[in-house]
Amino acid sequence: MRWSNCLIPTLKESPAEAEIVSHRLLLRAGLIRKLTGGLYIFLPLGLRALRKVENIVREEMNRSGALEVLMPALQPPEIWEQSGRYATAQDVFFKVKDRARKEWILGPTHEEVITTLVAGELSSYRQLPKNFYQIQTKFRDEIRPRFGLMRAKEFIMKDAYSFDSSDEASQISYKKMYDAYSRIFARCGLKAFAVEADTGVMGGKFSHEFMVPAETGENEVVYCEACGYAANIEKATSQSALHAPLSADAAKSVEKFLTPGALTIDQLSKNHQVPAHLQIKTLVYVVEDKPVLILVRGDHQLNEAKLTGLLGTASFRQANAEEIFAHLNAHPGSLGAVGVKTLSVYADEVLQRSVGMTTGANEDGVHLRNVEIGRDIQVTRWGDLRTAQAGENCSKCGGPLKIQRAIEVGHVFKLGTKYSESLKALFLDEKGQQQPAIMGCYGIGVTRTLQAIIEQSNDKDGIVWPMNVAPYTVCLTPLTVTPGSAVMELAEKIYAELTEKGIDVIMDDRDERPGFKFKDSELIGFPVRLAIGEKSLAKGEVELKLRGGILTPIPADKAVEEIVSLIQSKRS
RNA sequence: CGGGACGUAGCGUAGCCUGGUAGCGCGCGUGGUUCGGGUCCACGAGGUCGUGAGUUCAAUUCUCACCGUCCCGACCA
Repeated sequence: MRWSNCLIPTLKESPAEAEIVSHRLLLRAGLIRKLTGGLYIFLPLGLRALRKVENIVREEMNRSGALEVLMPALQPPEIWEQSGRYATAQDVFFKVKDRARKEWILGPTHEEVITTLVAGELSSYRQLPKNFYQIQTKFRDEIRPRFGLMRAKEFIMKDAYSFDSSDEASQISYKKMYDAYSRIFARCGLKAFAVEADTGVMGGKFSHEFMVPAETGENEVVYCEACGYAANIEKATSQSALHAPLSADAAKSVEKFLTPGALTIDQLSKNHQVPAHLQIKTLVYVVEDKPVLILVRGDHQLNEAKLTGLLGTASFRQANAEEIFAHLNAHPGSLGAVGVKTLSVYADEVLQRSVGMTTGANEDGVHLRNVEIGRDIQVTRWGDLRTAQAGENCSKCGGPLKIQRAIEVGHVFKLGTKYSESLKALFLDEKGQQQPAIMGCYGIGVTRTLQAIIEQSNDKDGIVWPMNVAPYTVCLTPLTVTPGSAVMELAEKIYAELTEKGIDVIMDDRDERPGFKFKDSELIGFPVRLAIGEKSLAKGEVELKLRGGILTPIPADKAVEEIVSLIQSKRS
């Protein structure tokens, strides 16, 4: 490619809309442009990088034995009704109507479609295992699109679906995807790692997310350096908190005390000398229209993902002040579960056997001390409901837990038979018995991965592309572009030879000053730059510079050879 | 949807408080100059000041509504 023939609109200044570095660089390097919120146009360079990521994904999926298919983005609502997700996934749908006013769904994901296919085409255990994948555009009515390609209304995803005849076979399929994902992210030059994850609305059995560490990531990962445990904070467990807080005040009876103006855990501990870990935090939630109380220790946070698991439903919300007053006769700040008989009480397991605790009295400005769980509070159900915190102990090995923010680029799920049962993906086993296929599903956000690469690989001058995903591997930079000049003649020769050898090369043939061209090539981040100028060429040399490396003069007649071997040594 | 910030030329911005219809930098065009790290000079093109209504002799400026963008939360690849 000749630069002058391409469209590479680099920007000196960052558009005001871009907050995080990868979003700014995508715009500044001329890789994408925004059409409107959450919708982006890929420009020639951005598309090339995207295709390289896609090809790595494709190669590794094929290598793992998965079969590429392409499913329609437009889907009939009926199959969603059949899987039972029409109602639960309602909020993410973009819907369209045809001329007959019939409704269609722009696919946010494809479990329903692939399972329908398999229901019709596979009927024997002899045809299993099978794993189908596609690389395709997904549509999701995101609540808040943000950070450019990170969270968009429309994005490219690689989604794969495995079908197995037994649980053991399904584990093997899962492992194959897990391994393929590790290879994919490594080849993309990403430092990604797998963490245990919550299954959320997918309703699967268990899952792992692939995370790229980044301060701008939307997720938090809890990990233990000692044993390697790592989990999404929605799922992560911790151990230290399991020790019941002991108190010398055991067996004392409950007594009221006045706490005017103390509405928070913090105020109560400062003004009344009650440490947070000796307080019980009482939260009121409305679960499927019924109010319930949820108790966690004062120094802990409720984890709503875990609450979903304990309740078996995601249909809940925090109660508002009026609802709370209607049921407890008090306002937030003085709430408690002592003596509450009419509402279900869900409590975090840490509170088991707690004595000498302080909690609200359901009377504004009044709290209770010497509260003993079990004696004074009737708990309906116990469970792990708290969010793990940095510094607590690993529940596997006891080592100290740390927390790191990260970008989720992939997710692998063991689904079980949820979809194969509802959509009738059944097969006959060896004994002639009809069984639902055991499914797994596996996603990679391809466009998000592209941005994650940039988020992880950049410096003050711009992007630092890993070799495998750079839009062009080599930027050939003649410092004079006069046709017929020695410099340009050599540039043309090298350009032709590199192209001949299958190397992606762009020649900056613009009639610009050297500094201008260097800045642009560094902003875009081509891995290899070969500069050809009159001064060094007079000595028979050209200048090789790796992005972020140092400038090395090499003999002009060895340039092609040098670049080819350099690239081969870095390819994976 | 709740909370916050904002909307002036392709991009970055000033002016708005204290109404009198716009200025700068980048980019763009032309000419010259320069030529190994975003040259310099001159001239020039480009704006319904997000949209609509209200107040006023007069609104980019004040008021209201709507639309859109960005950030924080619930959702997720």
